[in-house]
Amino acid sequence: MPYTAAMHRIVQVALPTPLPKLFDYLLPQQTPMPALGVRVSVPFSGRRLIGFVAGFTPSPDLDPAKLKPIHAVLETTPLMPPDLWQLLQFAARYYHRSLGDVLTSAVPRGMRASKAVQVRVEKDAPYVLKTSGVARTYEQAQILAQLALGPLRASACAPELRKALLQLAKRGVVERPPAQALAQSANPSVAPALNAEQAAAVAAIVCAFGAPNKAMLLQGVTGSGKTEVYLAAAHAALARGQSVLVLVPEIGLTPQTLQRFQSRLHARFAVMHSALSDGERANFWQAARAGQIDVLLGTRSAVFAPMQNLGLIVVDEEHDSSYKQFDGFRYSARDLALKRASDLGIPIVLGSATPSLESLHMVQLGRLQRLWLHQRARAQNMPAIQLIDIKMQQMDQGLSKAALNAIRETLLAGSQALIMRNRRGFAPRLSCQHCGHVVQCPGCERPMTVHRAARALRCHYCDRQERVPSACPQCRSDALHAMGEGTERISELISQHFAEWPVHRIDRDTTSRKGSFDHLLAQVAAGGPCILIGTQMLAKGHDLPNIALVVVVGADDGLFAVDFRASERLAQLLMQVAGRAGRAETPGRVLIQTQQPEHPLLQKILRQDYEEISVALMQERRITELPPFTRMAILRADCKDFSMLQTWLKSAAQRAKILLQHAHSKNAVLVYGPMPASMAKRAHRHHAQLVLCAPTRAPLHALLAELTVQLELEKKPADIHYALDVDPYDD
DNA sequence: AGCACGCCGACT
DNA sequence: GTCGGCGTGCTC
Repeated sequence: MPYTAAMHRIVQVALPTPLPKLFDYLLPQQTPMPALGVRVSVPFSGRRLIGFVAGFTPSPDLDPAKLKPIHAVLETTPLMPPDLWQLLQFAARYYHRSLGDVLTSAVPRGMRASKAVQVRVEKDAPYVLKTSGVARTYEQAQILAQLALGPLRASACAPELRKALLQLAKRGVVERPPAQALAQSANPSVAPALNAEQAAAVAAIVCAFGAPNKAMLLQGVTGSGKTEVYLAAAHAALARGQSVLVLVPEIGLTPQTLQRFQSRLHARFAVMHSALSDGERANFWQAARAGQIDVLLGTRSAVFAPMQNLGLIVVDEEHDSSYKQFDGFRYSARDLALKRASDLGIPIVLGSATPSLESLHMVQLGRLQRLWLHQRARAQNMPAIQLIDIKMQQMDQGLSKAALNAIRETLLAGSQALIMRNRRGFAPRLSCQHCGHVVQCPGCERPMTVHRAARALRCHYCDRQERVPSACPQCRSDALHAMGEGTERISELISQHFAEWPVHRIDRDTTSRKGSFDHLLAQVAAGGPCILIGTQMLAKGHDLPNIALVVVVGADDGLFAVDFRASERLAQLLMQVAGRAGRAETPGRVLIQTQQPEHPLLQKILRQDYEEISVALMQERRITELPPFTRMAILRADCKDFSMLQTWLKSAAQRAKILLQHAHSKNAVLVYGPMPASMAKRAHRHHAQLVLCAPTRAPLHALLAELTVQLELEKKPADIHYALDVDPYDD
C-alpha cells in the first residue's frame, strides 16, 4: 500500500552489509521523497553508512516509531542510469549477494564518501580562470591577463609571477581542473578494406541494431582481423549517435589497443582499468554519466559503467578468465555484459579465437549467432606445431636437445624465440636426496618454490618467505636439491647456452615495476634476435611480430589437473601461443615438450582445429554432467580448525537437503560434499566446499536464495568465512 | 562486515 | 587498580 509509506514517509535502503535485506528509515519532515536509486546517508549500528534507496514499502513487522531517521539525501537524481540499476538488481539476485553490497561495489570508491571527491591533479597541470576575481597586486593582474588568453602552466609562467599564480589559486580565483580521462581523436585514419568474411560479420552486427536481443559470437583465429570488425561495428553505432562499450581482458588493455581505436574512430574515448586512482575513477564515472564518453575501453569492472545511450557492447577474448571476479562480489563481466545488452535490446559481440564452451553451447541452443573469420588477414601460413616426446630423453634443465637446437636455428636466422613455462622461480621443489623430504610451507602444506637469486624459499600461495635451509629439516643431511625447473632456472641455462644473445625473463618476479613490462615488450617487438622466457603473462595479447619459435615446457601439468576446466584452458592457451608464433612473414614453429605425445587432446591441438577440440571437450562435459550442461554453484568456506569447518559445511549441506525436500521439484539439485577445496590449506586455514549442481537454473537458484538467507541469519562460529560462487570458473 | 559490549591477563 | 585480548550479538 503505497499511501501507507507516504503517510509514514518511510524508505527502504540497501546498505553495504552482507545481510540479505533492505533497512527501513524515516524521512525527516522537510526532506522531499528521494527517487529510487538515490543515495542516502543513514545511521546504522553506531556508524554512518551510505546506501541506496531501493524501495518504499515498509516491512510490516517493524514498528515505525522505532525507526531511525535518514541523515541526509545525497543527490536529487539517481546515480545510475536505469539499465545499470536493473543490471545490478539482477546481479544481486543471480549471485545471491546483498543488493547494497552489489550497488556499492559498482560505484567507484572515490564517490562512496559523502564528502566531495578528492581529485588528484596532474603535476604541473594548467591553471584556468575560475571566477572573475580581482587582482590585488600588479603581478596578479599580469597573471589574470595571461589566463584570459587561455590555460597556463606554472612551468610556463615567468618565475617572478609564479608566486602571484599560487596566491590566486589559494584565493580560488584560478583552479587546475583535473585532466579528464578523455581523449578526443583528431583525424581518424581510413579503414582498410574488409575481406568477405569480415564484411559479412559487420553486416550481421549492423543488422542487429534495432533487432531485439542480438548476441553474436565472432570466432576467428589470431590475425583474422577481429578488431577491424569491432571498429566497423563501433563506427556504425557512433554513426547512429550511440555509445560503445568495449571490454578487454586485463592483459589486453595496452596503449596500443587504445591507440588502434583512437586512430580510427572519431569519438570521445575513455579508458578504465584497475590501476586508476579513486579520483580518476570518480571523474570518469561522472563523465560517462553525463554522456561525455562515446567509446569506453575497459576491463571487467567497466561492465558497470554508467554509459548513456549505449548502442553496442564488445567483449574481446570472451573466454579469458580475467572477466571473472574471484573475490568479494564474484561476478562474470562477460555474463553480465550479455544481460545488459539483452535488457537494452542492443547488439553484443563476443570475440575469440578459442570460445568458451559456454559460448559454443549457446551457439548450439541458438542463443548466440556465430560469425566466422577463417582467413588470416595478412596471407601467412599457420605455424607448425610439433610434439617433442621427452619420456626417454636426456634433458638439460628441463629443455630437450631438439628444443635447444630449434632455438639456436631461430636465433641464427635472425628471429626471436619464446620459452613458455608456467612456473616462476628457480625450482618448484626443494627435496632431500637422502630421505626424500620435500620442504613445505607450514601454512599451506604445499612444496615451497626455490628462488635462487633472492636466496629464498617462497610459498606461491601465501607469499611466505624463508631462507633456504642448509640441511634437511627432517634428517639433517645436506643433500638438499632443487627439483624441477622454473623460469629462473631455464633463464640461467639459456643465458649460458646462448651467451651471445640477449635473454629476457618475464614473470611476476621480474616485472613488478609497472611500465617496465610494456617497455621491454616494445623493445623486443622492435628488436633483433633474442630469447624470451616467461609465464602465461606472455601468451596473451601482446603483439610480438618477430617471434618465430615458441617452446612450451610443462604442458603436461594441464593435462592431468583435477580442475574440470583445465583441459579447456590448456587448449585455449596452446592455440593462443600458436597464434603468437610467426605473425610476420616467417611462418612460426611451436614445440610442445610432453611425456604424453599420444594424449588425445595434444593430438587435436597438433591439428590446430579448435572446433574439433571443443567438440571433444563438450562431449566430455556432457557425459560428466558439468557446465555448460549443468548449472553449478560452490559454497566455499575456510576456517583454522578443520573439524569446525567440516561440521559447519555438513550442517549447511543438511540444510540444503531439507530445503530440497520441501521444494516443488524435489531433488532437482545435487549436493556434493563437504569436500576439500583445490587448495585444501592456505595460510594456516583449511578450505573446503559444497558443490551444488542442477540441470537447469531455476531449482538451483530457488535453493540458493533460501539457503543464503538462512546461512546469513543463522549464527556461525566466528572463525568461519564463507562465500558463494555462482558459475564458478574452477573447482 | 563492522563495531559494540563483555568478561579475564600483565602493566602503571 | 586499568588497558586490552577477541568471543558473540546486533544492525531498520
